[in-house]
Amino acid sequence: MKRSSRLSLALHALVHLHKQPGEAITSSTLAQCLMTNPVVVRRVLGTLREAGIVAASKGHDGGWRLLRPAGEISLRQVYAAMGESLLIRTESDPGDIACGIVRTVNAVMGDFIADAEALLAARLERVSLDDIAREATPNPLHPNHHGAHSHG
Amino acid sequence: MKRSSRLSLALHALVHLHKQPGEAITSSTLAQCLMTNPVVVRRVLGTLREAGIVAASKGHDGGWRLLRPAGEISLRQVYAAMGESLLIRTESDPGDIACGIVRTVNAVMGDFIADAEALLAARLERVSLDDIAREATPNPLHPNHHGAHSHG
DNA sequence: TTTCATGTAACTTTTATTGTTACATTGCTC
DNA sequence: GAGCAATGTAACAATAAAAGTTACATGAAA
Repeated sequence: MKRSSRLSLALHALVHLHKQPGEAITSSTLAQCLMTNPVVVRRVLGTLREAGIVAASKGHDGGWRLLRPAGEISLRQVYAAMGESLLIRTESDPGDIACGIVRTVNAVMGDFIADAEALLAARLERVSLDDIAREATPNPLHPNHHGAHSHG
Repeated sequence: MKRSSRLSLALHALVHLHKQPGEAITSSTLAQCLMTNPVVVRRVLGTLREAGIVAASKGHDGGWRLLRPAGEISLRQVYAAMGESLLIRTESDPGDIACGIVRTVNAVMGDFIADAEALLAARLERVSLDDIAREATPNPLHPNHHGAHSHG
């Protein structure tokens, strides 16, 4: 797989778990769906486990499952759990700071980013895993149904 | 320099140009200020030149200069010129798309990102290069003056 | 006790970005 | 026009971050 992000991998895995409510799914099975390998799945879901979103069981019939109903899992929670910023890092190395302008640019952009971060988090809070799952199934036809949702 | 972004490099360079209104500044001189090397400066400012924000002149006393007053250069323009997204890329490789959920996740996140992108751009429009420059000079003392600005 | 799963560490591969070297081009000055 | 001083750009090397891989310890169930 080329250059995905842990966040989308996580969402993808979670939707799968949601669609298989009864039984646990193994890392290997998920890895096939996500077109990656089991260790990467464990890495990603491992952080979600620490956040109390999923649980893993070992041994026979072990695997991953959701700890809460999908409607109660917001994208913000997932995003926060991943510890990944939605925004790029714009700060340059302060280094020896010869001219001071670097610091100002860093500070201004840093403020802006922090501000934006909060704004985006608030929007992600309004989308639940279930929202994505519902969008994922309806009818495999009509792939042009995307766009125009309610995150505005 | 470790892992900065072209955007902050660009802003830093622009502030320098703004503070030297009369004369052109060479890539080498800027490179020293930005703690990088001349070619990188040319690469970054080159894209700003294509956007009509700066101009370069060759030969004796050549170098870079602003084409417009700093008050009329918004961060959005700079940001748009760099063609760099403020947001991380969350899409995973559609690949062969075995399960269709990938596409949905990509679509939902894509929508969200596009939406957020527009929102951030609107905010960047309200900050001008001059705003940063004014912030950069006042008094070198009080470095703890950052934070709490007006991009909200 | 065997089997199947996670948990994790260590390492390799891949990809993006930045840094560097080299050289052509253009404009200014003498 | 000669020569210098700058940009413009291509090609390549170095670096860093992310993902992929291998290997093995641990724990749970049949």
